[in-house]
Amino acid sequence: MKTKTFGFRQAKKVVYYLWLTIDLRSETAIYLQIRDQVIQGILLNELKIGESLPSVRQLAADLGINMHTVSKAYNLLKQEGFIQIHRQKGAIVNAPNSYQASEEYYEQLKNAVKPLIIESSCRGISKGYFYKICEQIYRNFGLPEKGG
Amino acid sequence: MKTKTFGFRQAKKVVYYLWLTIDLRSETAIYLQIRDQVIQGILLNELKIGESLPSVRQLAADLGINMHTVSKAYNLLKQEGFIQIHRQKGAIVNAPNSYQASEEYYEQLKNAVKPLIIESSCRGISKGYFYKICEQIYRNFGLPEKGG
DNA sequence: TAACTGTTATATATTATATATAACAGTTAT
DNA sequence: ATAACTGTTATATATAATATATAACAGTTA
Repeated sequence: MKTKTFGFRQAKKVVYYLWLTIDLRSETAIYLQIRDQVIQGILLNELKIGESLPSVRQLAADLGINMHTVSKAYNLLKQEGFIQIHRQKGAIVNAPNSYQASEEYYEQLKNAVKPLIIESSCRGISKGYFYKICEQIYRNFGLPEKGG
Repeated sequence: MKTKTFGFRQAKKVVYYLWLTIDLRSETAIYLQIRDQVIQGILLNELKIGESLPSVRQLAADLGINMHTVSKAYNLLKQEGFIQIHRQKGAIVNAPNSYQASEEYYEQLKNAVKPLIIESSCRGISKGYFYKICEQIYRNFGLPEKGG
């Protein structure tokens, strides 16, 4: 597993408030990996409302990637309502009402789930088993191995 | 909706045994749209075991796309076990045991579902509502408007 | 023989992703 | 004021994925 894991740092105080891991070999684009994990951080309350994300330069340096890749992730998160980007204050986590599921998102979600259900059904995975997999995710997601 | 819809044709007899629609504006690659809909056709028994898919040239011509795009879809379906490609017989639908869910696929499915559950949870969609959406899909998928 | 089959090869175009530098305008801490 | 930081903008390059355009090959079928 060729991954890069770093904690976020803020200014001079090193504050590890979120673990972010990117996999350079993954088929998922780096900027999307960052996006997904910031959303996960928000969900798990590792990133709280009003909290600042590290600067694009800092996170890029920590992850060993380019500044613009991080910037792309942040701007996507901004566009989706998860964060606000202030010229000088940096990227700040929004309140939930800013990214509440919209009618458009329901459609998008449905369209994303549909091919997964179709293929898994075709491969013999029953509805019950599919839900079992979902239950595993609901039970486990985000919960990091304590003591790592 | 800029879509292209055509029925499959076989040899001289025009046999509409599956409707395939591609959306040129979709973010999903054309070859993946074809793949997904062939899998859906198999699931819904619109494509039966041993049945032939149209030739790459024919389907490409019907859809108004390039031969190699169709070929790419067919080869992916072959690699995934859904079909066999015979040099002269064409693409033939496999029996279910050829594409039964493997351990590898379970992992793949879980990794695909996970970010959807995380984001939807973050956006305030409860587990119950997520399952409701899945139920809708299980109830509706594939069922074509009868009488079309 | 003609028409079809999948395959292979070569070439081109577009888009998405990622990087590399550099500069700008504004803030903040010393 | 200076230095160090902030996000942003601009330009350029590189790579990979996607899609198309032609052409040819080897084998089958009518």
